[in-house]
Amino acid sequence: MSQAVPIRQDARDDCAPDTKNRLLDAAERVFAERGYDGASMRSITQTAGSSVSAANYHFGGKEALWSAVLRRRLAPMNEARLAALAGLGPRPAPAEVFEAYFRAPIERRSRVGTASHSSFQRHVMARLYTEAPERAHALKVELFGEVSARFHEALARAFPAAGEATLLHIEQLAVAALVHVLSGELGAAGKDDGTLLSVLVAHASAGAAALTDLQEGR
Amino acid sequence: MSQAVPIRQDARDDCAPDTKNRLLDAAERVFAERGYDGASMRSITQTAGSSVSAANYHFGGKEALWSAVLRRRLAPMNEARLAALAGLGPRPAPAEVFEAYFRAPIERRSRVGTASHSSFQRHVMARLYTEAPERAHALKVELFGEVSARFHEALARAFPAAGEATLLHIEQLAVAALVHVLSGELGAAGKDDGTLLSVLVAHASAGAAALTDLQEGR
DNA sequence: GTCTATATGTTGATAGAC
DNA sequence: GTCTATCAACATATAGAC
Repeated sequence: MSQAVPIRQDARDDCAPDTKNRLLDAAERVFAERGYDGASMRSITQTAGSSVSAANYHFGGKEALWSAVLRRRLAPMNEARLAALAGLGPRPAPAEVFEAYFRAPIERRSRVGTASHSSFQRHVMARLYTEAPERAHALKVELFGEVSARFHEALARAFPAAGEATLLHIEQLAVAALVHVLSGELGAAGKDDGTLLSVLVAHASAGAAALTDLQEGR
Repeated sequence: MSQAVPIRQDARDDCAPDTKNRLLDAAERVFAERGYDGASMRSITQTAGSSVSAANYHFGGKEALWSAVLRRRLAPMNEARLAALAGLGPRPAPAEVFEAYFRAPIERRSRVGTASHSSFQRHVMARLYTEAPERAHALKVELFGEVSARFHEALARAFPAAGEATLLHIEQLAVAALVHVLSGELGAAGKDDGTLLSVLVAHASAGAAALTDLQEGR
């Protein structure tokens, strides 16, 4: 019989990633670097050391592979955010709300995945916000709808004087800051998570208070 | 002889745009909607009612067409910003600095171009920030380098207590907000320029002050 | 200047062997 | 499950007529 012992090729991993996960890891990297249209199935499967047909067998097509990549990271991340938002009191401080919203994404921004490094995951999420709407919209609702709703509610409790329009501005500017940070434009220079988080929280909290004042001053 | 009088096809325009400008307009729209990789020369030239070869004749290739699109809008916009920043006093208020930085992009976000509507220009600029670095970096330096430098200097005068790291955070978060706004996620809902501008200025000013405090509190 | 026609490569997806 | 081989459609770019 074949006596080839399955040699562990990398001593740091305690289990060799199967093809499906190698494909997910590779797709994550390539989609992050080049965007949806710029990433070809060939470049992805080549990076994974596999073939186009294997990817199509496991995922069914390019678009399905893309959404699988996003889902794998974003689903657990958003569960953590939901838990943090649910843990807030009835009248939370602004900084508490923003921290609940920002912490999980920031912490995961350079985390090592179960199988391989995935420091590029951040780019994928950041790019989600500039992909074509017809491709991204349904997925954004599915992945972020619940978090956005709870974030909105928590902000409304933290800023009881703020109207709907003001709350929307506050939320959108929080998203803007987060997306920009995750895309690496800010804090790529080896910033530790704690510093980055406190910068984001302080900036968003003060900005939100200013918008509430602005609204009242009219 | 051919008696076909060149009928003016659109009474609102007082001069018919030539092929080159029709191509720029079309490219602006298609690049904005689909990004660089998602936009094909065929779809662009078809939108312009022209042909691929005409585009290559005028611009030399896809990448050159793309940078021509960006340059056409961004060069005058950034000149306006430079003039506004140069007009600041030696010790400007934070809100003055941010307004000088934000006003021109906001005002141009839905302006009608010389030849045709170009409400999509905003998306092109927003997308510039997620295009592949090797494609976008040189152009970003060329188009935004000067503005960024003057913005940095003005911020340093407005926040004399802020260190370099803090100033960088302030700048990056201003860019983040602006890009997000221009991409249409915020303020797409018929916001007038004045409201949007004051929201951005108020948010950025308060956020910047908070970051300066945060730095000192350490 | 602008077109049609074409050259040459790449794409996403699938068929079928193993 | 995973591969190789192949498909039709698409990409960018160019040659050459007018």
